[in-house]
Amino acid sequence: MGIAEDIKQEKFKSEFTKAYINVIYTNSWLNQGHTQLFKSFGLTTPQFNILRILRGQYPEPATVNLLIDRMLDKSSNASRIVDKLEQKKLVVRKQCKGDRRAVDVLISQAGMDLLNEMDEKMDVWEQSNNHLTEKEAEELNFLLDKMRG
Amino acid sequence: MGIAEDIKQEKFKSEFTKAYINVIYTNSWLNQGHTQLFKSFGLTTPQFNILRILRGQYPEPATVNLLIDRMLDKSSNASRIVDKLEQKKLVVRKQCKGDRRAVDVLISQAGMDLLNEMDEKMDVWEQSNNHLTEKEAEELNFLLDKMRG
DNA sequence: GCATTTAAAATGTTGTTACATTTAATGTAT
DNA sequence: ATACATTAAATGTAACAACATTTTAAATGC
Repeated sequence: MGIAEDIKQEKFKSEFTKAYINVIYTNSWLNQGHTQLFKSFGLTTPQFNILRILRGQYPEPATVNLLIDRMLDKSSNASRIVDKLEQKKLVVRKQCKGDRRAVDVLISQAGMDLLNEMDEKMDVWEQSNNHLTEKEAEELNFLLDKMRG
Repeated sequence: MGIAEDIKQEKFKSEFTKAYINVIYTNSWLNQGHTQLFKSFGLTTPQFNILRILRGQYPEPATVNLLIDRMLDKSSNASRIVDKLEQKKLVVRKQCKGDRRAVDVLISQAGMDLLNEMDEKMDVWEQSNNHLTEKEAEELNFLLDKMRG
């Protein structure tokens, strides 16, 4: 059981290397689940993440820069992701008052509704895919934080 | 310190949710480092991964199917990644004897040399980016394995 | 043996990502 | 005030990924 069996590799250079690989593999595992879920709501993972950031900001808007700053994967395409969300009427874009270079992005009611609907499914997915106790999850968070230094 | 500060989100729905996000964020952090490193050797991350699988198989060849099976991210583009590696003369493709549908892919000497050269840099990178003790790395591996069930 | 199904790899297509450049607005120095 | 640098966002382009389809070979059923 474990990563060694999953990727059919018995030996690793070190326990650290194994942990690196394990993070990548676990991310991939998570991502597959999430992608499927999001797809059934017509969203991609980056679109979902941006929408969630916007909900976190609500009722304040967010500039594109702020979105880039908070995105988990720091792709520089925030602007185009917002395009997609705007096309789907899940967000609204308007010029920022204080700085006319910047753009205020705000989640729409439709966006809110969609996210709330998705929350339930996410809960179900997470609960049926989680095998850690609360304490273990805490410990995992501690170790991942420490890994990044 | 930790993920909450990094992504400027104080509250999480649960410790599990936080762990999920932490895995994604840590993967992204790892990936950024690796991508930079691989790039300086003219490789992308998937190309590096496939090359490493081929080294693991050496002197046996691997079919494309076997590569897909062992890839960490299970993208279905193994065939085209092998194209790129072949163009760079890092691997050799030839028809599989036993099954003429299949293709044997074998790492070339140039591929071996490149990987060995990269190993050193990888070691340096990992050592200067690792903040876990051996025991902690083991514990992290245990928890990630458990997370996937 | 011949038709049908399954399998392995390659290819076509479409959308996305990464990276560089551009456009427009703001800040700064003289 | 004007020139120059900086910043925010958008856009152009090339590489890449995801997904479906095609091609060729092998296995299976009759």
